[in-house]
Amino acid sequence: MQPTLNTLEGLKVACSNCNLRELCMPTGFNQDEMQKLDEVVEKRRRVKQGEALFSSGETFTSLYAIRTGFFKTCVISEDGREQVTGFQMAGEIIGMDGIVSDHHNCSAVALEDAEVCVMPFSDIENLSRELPGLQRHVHKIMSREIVRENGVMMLLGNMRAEERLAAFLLNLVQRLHARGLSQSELVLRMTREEIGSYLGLKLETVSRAFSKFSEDGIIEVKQRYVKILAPDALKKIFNPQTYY
Amino acid sequence: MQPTLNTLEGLKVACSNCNLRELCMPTGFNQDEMQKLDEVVEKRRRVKQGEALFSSGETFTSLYAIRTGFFKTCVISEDGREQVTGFQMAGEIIGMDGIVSDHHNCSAVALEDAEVCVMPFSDIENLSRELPGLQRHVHKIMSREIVRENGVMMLLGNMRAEERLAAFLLNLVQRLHARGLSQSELVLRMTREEIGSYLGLKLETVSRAFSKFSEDGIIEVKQRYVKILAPDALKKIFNPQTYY
DNA sequence: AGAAAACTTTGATGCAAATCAAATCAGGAC
DNA sequence: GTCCTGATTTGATTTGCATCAAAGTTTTCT
Repeated sequence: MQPTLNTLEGLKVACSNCNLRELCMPTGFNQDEMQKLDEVVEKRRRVKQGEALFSSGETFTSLYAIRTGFFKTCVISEDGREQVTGFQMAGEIIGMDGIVSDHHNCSAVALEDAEVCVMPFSDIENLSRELPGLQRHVHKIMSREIVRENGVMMLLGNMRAEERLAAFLLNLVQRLHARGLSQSELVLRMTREEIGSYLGLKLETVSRAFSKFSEDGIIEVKQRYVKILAPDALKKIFNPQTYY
Repeated sequence: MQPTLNTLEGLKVACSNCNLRELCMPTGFNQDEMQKLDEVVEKRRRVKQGEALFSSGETFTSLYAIRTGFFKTCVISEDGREQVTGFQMAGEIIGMDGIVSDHHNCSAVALEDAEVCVMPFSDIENLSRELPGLQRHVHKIMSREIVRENGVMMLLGNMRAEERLAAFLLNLVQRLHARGLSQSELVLRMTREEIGSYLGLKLETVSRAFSKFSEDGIIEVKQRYVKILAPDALKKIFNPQTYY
């Protein structure tokens, strides 16, 4: 029953009645403006687990709004070292790395079957000249990414293994909660190795930190399933000073 | 002879005859458009060494184009740990971290007496709705920052001390060269500690790596002065695989 | 100029995370 | 169901960088 194409033509695409609208689109538009916004989404595209939505070096054409599924973005150095630069979930926009050089600088790989809205960047630019709200939104999304990466730099430059993992778990669960999911339970979509790559750690170190948290009664772990039993303890590990 | 105000009113501000134009502004405008661009630069502002151009938490109003001088940007965690997120020089644009929340997320401190062009962001947004070339330029600048930070994540997550320092020196000298300066000699504007913060290392480790490069005849170091004697050796350290 | 403060270098030691290794576990193919 | 593959955990050991310490150098202040 799977379509042979990875695009879903014929499927009605409309931001105006998308339940993720407030996550990925600006608010405060009238009906006419909403309709124009809808037209920015050229089509949808399915990406199967393990497949790349785009790859480093490919020509940049579009930004992508994640409708369902979970992605990782990663850069690869010339000598083959992989660095996961982020994990993205429904409602988040990816692809902005490609704007500067018209070629993608990183790859986006689906960690579970996913569906994205394809938004040609030239259309976004055209429409955002008409709609200041959209223009501002595009700027905010890119600024948000810059700020997020600043935070990761702090993580990688200054924090110890357990602090990094605590920050990672708190961030994930906070974003999932914003999507109506539990703020204490989650199923990891990525391997220990991918977590390690993101956090600048080896997979064994990630595994040990999980075990440590589990022994200390802070979390319950069963493979990819994680339940946060003591969020305050996690926050304290992430940012010890706050509690002194 | 220093003005008491840190703005230089009365001074003719014009991108159109600024020698940094091709670094910080888009190209390909006609005279009429150039004039409009000139008007985006509200005024200039001097920042003395050690002073902040903006600080984390302050209300965001403007982007800044560096005319002269050298800056560091840094974030500080709640418990006081500082992470230098970048070093910026003439022709580069800073302040984009503030767009997402209307408040700056990091601080920009002058490492030497500096002068910047103040560009109110609302004016940039207004004009970039008129001038697609400017719009595209703003997008590229933000995308470039995202890509740069991806590279720093690779550095922090995957590389060893000497690789980090090699990458740092090569990057600095490449940017200075693009500004007409030597591609082999430079004077560092930052302390070992600031380099260390940027690279996720302690100042002693940075100092040792400098000494090691010096012993190996790759560079000549005298305090802040650095001369690159063997750029290929540096590149090889940064990216060993390329040479196998 | 002289004193103080800040920055840098170098050495000795300790430790957190990497590496190496092996056993266990989960999930998919057939 | 069983086999096979990839993911995870845990232990033993190593190592690169941090930390601690002290001396030397440069800059700033008075």
